[in-house]
Amino acid sequence: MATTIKDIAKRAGVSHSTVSRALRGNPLISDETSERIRLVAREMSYHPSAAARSLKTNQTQALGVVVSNIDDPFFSEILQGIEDVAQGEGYSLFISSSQSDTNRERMIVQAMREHRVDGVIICSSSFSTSQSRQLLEHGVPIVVVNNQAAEDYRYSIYHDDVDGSRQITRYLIELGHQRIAYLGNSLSGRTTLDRLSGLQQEMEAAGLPIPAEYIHQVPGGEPEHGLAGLDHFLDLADRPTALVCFNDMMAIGVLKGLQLAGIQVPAECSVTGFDNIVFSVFTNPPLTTFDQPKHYIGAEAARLVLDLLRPDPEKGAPALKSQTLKGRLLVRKSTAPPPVLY
Amino acid sequence: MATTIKDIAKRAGVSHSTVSRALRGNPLISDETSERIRLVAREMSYHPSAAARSLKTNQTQALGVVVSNIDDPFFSEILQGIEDVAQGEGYSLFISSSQSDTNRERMIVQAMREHRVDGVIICSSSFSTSQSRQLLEHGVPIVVVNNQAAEDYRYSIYHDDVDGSRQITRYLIELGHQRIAYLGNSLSGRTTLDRLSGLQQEMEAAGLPIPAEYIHQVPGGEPEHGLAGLDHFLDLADRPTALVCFNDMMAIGVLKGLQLAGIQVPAECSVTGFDNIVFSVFTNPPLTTFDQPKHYIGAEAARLVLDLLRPDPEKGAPALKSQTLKGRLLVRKSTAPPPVLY
DNA sequence: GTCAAAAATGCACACGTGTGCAAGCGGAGT
DNA sequence: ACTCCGCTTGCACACGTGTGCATTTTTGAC
Repeated sequence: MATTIKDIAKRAGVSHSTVSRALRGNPLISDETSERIRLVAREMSYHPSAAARSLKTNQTQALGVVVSNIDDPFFSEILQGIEDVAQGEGYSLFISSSQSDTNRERMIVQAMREHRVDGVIICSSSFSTSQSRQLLEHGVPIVVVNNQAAEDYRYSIYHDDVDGSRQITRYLIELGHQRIAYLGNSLSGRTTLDRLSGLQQEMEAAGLPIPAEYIHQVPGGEPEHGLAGLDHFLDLADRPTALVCFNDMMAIGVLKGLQLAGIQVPAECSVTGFDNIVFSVFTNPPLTTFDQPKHYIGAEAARLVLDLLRPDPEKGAPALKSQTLKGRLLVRKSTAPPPVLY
Repeated sequence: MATTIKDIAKRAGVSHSTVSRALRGNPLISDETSERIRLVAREMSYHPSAAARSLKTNQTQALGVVVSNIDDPFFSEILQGIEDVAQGEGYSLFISSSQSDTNRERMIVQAMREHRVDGVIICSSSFSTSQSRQLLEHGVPIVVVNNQAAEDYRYSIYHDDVDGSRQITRYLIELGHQRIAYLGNSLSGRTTLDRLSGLQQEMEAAGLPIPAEYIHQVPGGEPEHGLAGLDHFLDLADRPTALVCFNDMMAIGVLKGLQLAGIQVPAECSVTGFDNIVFSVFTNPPLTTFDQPKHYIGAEAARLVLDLLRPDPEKGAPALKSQTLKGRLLVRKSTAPPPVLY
């Protein structure tokens, strides 16, 4: 059995209330007593019971984090950002992966409610509205990150995908490309729509038409989905000269597919990714992509939840806070001017 | 304020003890009363307070997981395995990354002791012995995964790296290679020693000598370390014809470096990785590697901790359990017979 | 030395849940 | 009618911590 304040009290010859106050730094207790108690506590290797404390204080010093897949390199970098901030502020993390499975989402929300987490960060691109509503109704603040339905939530961190996609597209246009295609991930909801929208806006601004068959979405964002989606474009009579991919993972699959098809990148076809995951610089050729500040996004999300937990006494909690972060274009070697037409 | 069993008791016209028993399925309570109480609980959206419960039962239904870096694709796959099992058994996970920083390790252990996690899984290749001892002394079972000092712990899951490395080496020897070099990660402790040892054993069995300069270790296991470590071998007068890398990430860096140096893989030099991370199949050329069953390793680790928590009434907790799992060789395209010498 | 004010400490209850024990109730057997 | 038994339920305390309030001790001024 772990040592309790009562054990310390007995050893120090005081009441348990005095111990409690001394350890919490309550000024009512004299400095000498406090010091003595602290010493005893250290000797006995005392660690306060978070359970007992939270029972009284209604605070657990724990945050819940829902992520679709822990092993997705994009989300795991965000996770790291969340963790750095949370740990710095003395908060622990309950992390669960939903696998985009409604049943698992239910279990996760139940576990988080039972553990009375102080706040929740949802990093899944989609999440059952009924589940999140249940949390909100019971006073658990929620911050969503890059969620497809960010409008449904009062607090969100969002990367400006439209801007990113516009920058990529503009760059391709400046290189001379006119036949630019988009390969999306239909499962990602708003994210793929934003990235497509950015491309469309910039193309329209340049007066370039986009044939319907130049927009293709496949259900998934892994390399294998990129590989599969590529076939659609290879079958076209008029192939695009540049392929804007939903994310780096799909682009990696596309690079592989183009290589198998014997098509030179970037000489014959330019390819772009999105996210700048760790491996994108090690592809062959290195991938031109858009760098989302993933670590920073996670950190901001954590800071936002924590702010909601200690509302500024003057202002009170903000009624609505949606932060949109911008990234930057990373030009590497998978893009070049289009092949000269004879 | 969340609803409590007292609220339910009031609404159902019984005492809170009856509610407690009914919800826990205690057979003392009549079926009709139980059913009625369950109904009321559902109506009021009751979720038991894990804090209050654990105060009485000394169980938190939570496991602590320490990982060196959450965003390491190797560990995050193991994490996913842990999570799948834990969630299935109704356990939540406290996940923290240590960054191999002693100070962070201290904070993590403190947080886990305060939250009274039922057990801990350490996935970090190194971890402060004094910190883990502190947990053990207070009755928290620990399972280590691929830890460099597995002998110091009673319960561990370990992948048979020696065997894996032997398989890789044997395969290279069978291809005809005689000049085989090893690029290690000096920070990974036992892991790199095992992999080196496997190579040495197989080389010796084949009667092939290993020049001292064919063994090179660099401090880190990321692509950039592979890239940096490659220089050592490129400077050699007698270059190796095959390069066995500590892991896939370093191999990815090596592939990049060889390409920059204008050396054909596998025609001029074979390269192997280790782990089979997601991206290894998408490198150029696809990487020959050794597949660790990462998800399974995580799952087994979780099962082992859970077993320790519910010791078999007959046998009691096993005094020692160390499980060594085997993987399999994945031959892809980064390996070929050595170039013919004229 | 007295007394009041200030400082330090202890008492007792609360948080939400689980459980040993006693108590209530109804029915069956004598 | 009385007793005994089994089935249900309530009472009361415990888990470890925090805190309002009463209580004790110390301090300072006269």
